[in-house]
Amino acid sequence: MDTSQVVEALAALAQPTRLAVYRLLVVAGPEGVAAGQLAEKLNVSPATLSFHFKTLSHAGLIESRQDGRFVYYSANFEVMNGMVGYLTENCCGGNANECKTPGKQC
Amino acid sequence: MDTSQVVEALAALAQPTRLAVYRLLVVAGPEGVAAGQLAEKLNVSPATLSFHFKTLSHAGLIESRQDGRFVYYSANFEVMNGMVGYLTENCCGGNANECKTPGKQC
DNA sequence: CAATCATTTTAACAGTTGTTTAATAGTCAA
DNA sequence: TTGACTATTAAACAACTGTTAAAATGATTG
Repeated sequence: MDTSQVVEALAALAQPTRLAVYRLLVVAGPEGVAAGQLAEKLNVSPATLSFHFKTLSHAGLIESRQDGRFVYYSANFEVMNGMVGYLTENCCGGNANECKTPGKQC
Repeated sequence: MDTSQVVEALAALAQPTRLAVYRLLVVAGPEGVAAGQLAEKLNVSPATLSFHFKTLSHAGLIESRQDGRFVYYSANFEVMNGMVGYLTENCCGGNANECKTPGKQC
């Protein structure tokens, strides 16, 4: 994963509505949630939400699948895991005992 | 950690120069790096960098300490760990075997 | 104290982002 | 094929972000 991909993913999540969308999709798992359901749950206009879906999709953080009239969105965990790895790479110069906390990256 | 703190931290990292600064500080560990050294290493004007330090500091991602004429910046891992936890909270509705990969959050 | 070095602040400007409204594009059922 | 439903696109506008150059602050040395 390269710098510009990571910046794009971070920027995509750095907005309240998109962060809320992503978290709902993380909880929902592979099945995903329909666009309209998310719009209702989050009290956001469909047009605004569609704009945000595009940003998240382009960053690779979510995927979509059409089912009848509905479009289901779901989270793609790989990109987020890549992002986290990028942030913590070579933490404390590789000197693990200097900064690692159990169960944490650093 | 609440939503607005997480959004602030993500936004702080969602910029090439700030992401590069943060990663250098992650590698450097608790000792930190002087402002001027970072400016030189990243080929960024001190004024621009100072602006970015403020954004990262305000998000709680970095800390500063004055030593003589120099100001040393260092990474604060807690905020990033909190951010990662927030993103992966209740992943796949808690159904671990549905999405967990060894060594990953999800 | 005056000069110098390291860093921060300010003001100005171009570029980007998020929301709204209205129009458009697919999908389905009668 | 018409009409209803779900979702996306486009244009316009206010608000926010990042960079630059110049001035200002704070710390150190002679």
